[in-house]
Amino acid sequence: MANARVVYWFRTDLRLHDSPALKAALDLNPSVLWPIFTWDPHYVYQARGGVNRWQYLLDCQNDLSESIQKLNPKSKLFVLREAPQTLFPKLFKAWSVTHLVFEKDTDAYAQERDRVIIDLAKKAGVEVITRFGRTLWDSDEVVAQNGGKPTMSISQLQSAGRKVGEIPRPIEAPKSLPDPGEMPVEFDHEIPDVGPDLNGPLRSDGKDDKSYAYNIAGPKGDFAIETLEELGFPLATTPHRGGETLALKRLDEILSDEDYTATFRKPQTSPAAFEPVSTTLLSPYLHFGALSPRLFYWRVQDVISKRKDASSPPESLTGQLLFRDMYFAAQAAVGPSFTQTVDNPYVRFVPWHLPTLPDPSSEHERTYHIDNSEAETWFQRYKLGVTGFPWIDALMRQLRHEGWIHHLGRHALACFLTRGGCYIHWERGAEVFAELLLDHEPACNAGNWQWLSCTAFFSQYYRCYSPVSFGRKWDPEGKLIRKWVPELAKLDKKYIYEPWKADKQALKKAGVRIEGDGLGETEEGTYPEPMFDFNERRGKCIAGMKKAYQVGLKGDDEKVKDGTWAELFKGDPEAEVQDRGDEDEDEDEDDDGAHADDAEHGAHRGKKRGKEKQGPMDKFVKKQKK
DNA sequence: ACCGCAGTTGATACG
DNA sequence: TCGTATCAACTGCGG
Repeated sequence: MANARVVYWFRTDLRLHDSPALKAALDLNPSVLWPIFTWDPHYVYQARGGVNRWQYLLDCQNDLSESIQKLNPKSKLFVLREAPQTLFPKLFKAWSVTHLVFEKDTDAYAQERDRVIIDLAKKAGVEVITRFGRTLWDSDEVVAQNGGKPTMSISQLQSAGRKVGEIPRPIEAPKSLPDPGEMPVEFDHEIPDVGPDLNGPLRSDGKDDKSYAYNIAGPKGDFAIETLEELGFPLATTPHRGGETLALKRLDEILSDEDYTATFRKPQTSPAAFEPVSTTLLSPYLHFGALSPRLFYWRVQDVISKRKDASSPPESLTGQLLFRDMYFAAQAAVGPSFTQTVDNPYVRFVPWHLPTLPDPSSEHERTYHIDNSEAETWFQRYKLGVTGFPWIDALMRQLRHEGWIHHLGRHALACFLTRGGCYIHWERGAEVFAELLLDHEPACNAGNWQWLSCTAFFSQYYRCYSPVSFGRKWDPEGKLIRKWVPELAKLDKKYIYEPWKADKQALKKAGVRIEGDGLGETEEGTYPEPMFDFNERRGKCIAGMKKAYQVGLKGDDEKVKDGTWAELFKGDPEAEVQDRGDEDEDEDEDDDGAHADDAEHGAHRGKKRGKEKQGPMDKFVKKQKK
């Protein structure tokens, strides 16, 4: 088809190596090919994403653009600053497009968007070609081979995968690219109705978002890649940088250490290691498509097949890719409800604190019900890394600053927030990770939170990570804590995981005082008190989980939605703290709560609610709710 | 229907 | 410092 005029739409496949969709585009032998990226208001405004991830995306875009230019100096990654839903109909016409090619996406929003785009293309007489390249196997095919059911275990994924067929071998990067055609954009620039700007708080100048202040081709009319400044964001803090070139270099480095590659066992890599980290750090590249999972898989496979002592899935390197596929295929089968409890038949209902509001108004950000002010305070302390448990705080601060922590560190944080400490809904934790992780993948994130909260995939809730001994096992000196919680840098290793036990002398020597809750203004040279007695909390959590397992509700149960689940949890202390239903409740509207002696607030305050401490958190809640 | 067993990665006490 | 038994007992799978 020598006269094909092809738009190649890059989305989550920011690479040239092993791209089945790009190959399909080039197989058309087009006379003209435009490599483009569109601005999507959903991602700019409505999907909360930290500055670190924005920078990583820009890195990937810039690297891809340079690689394209090397193949054809006339070409590059052309960024069009308009929503694809309004842009494409105009583009199809103005550029006389014959084909639109892109890699299939699996996430809920992306699927909905792509259905619209495919429909628009059809109306414009443009042929749409899609290929799957985001996972080892096409998730829809895996689901079909798994009897239409979500893959809930690695063995299910493996057996379904075997039926789908051999994982495709990687495809070479193109050696040349056609010229882009003319790119007239003399049509109206539609500014979308963006709705709530969830990323507003991240922007340097808040209200003054300049994202759409330029024309479709950017401030210089050259389709340049946006900058953090243009998006209104401050500088990123992460040291991790994106782009296919770096991804392939990093992969080469890993593979050059044959022993590491062949004997990799995930549970035995340290969550406390930094400089160098103990795992590959390739997940953010996978997320942005700068690295193809199949390329990764086969490069590893080719190294380890020579060795008899190689580790095997699920612990091995390739096993990590299988977990990713498992979550993608599970999401493909369950659908949009996969990332939540409500309507999800595969996730267990547990009466966690801070549950998602049953019917959030569409005009507002999805928010949650504050059933318990103590839990809300715990959650705020957790998010800021001031829980008073140094291991937890170090991990959270590393996550916030670098956008990446080791998988076992994520376990520790997830267990602590949910079934092993705070008894707060896993969806709250998933939202924190969704914002902060460079490698945030909705399916993997939700799946891992379900796993760690023992609501799906995993069920041994009595195995509980201790915020003290688990960290100490990996890092007895407390190096990770010393790096990320500098207040405690000089504390003796005897107390580094539990500074509240340190005697006056040790604290004085370390130059730190243990006081306060870490919120609001904190004094120099202080570190907060632990927000609860962990062993006491662990006991309550396990008892609560036991009850929830006995009750056995799943997310799609009517009782979950209509609130009658509460009757089934009578006698469960953790659930009764929720205090739902009767009387005045509505804590989130409670903006002028009077002061109460906080010390008396145990876990069982029963009905004596409504008079909560007015702290900095109340402000936060109001702001969040708008 | 029943039983036994495995399940990516625990904590603790003890020798 | 290490290996090992015990803890208290879940689900899903396969025979």
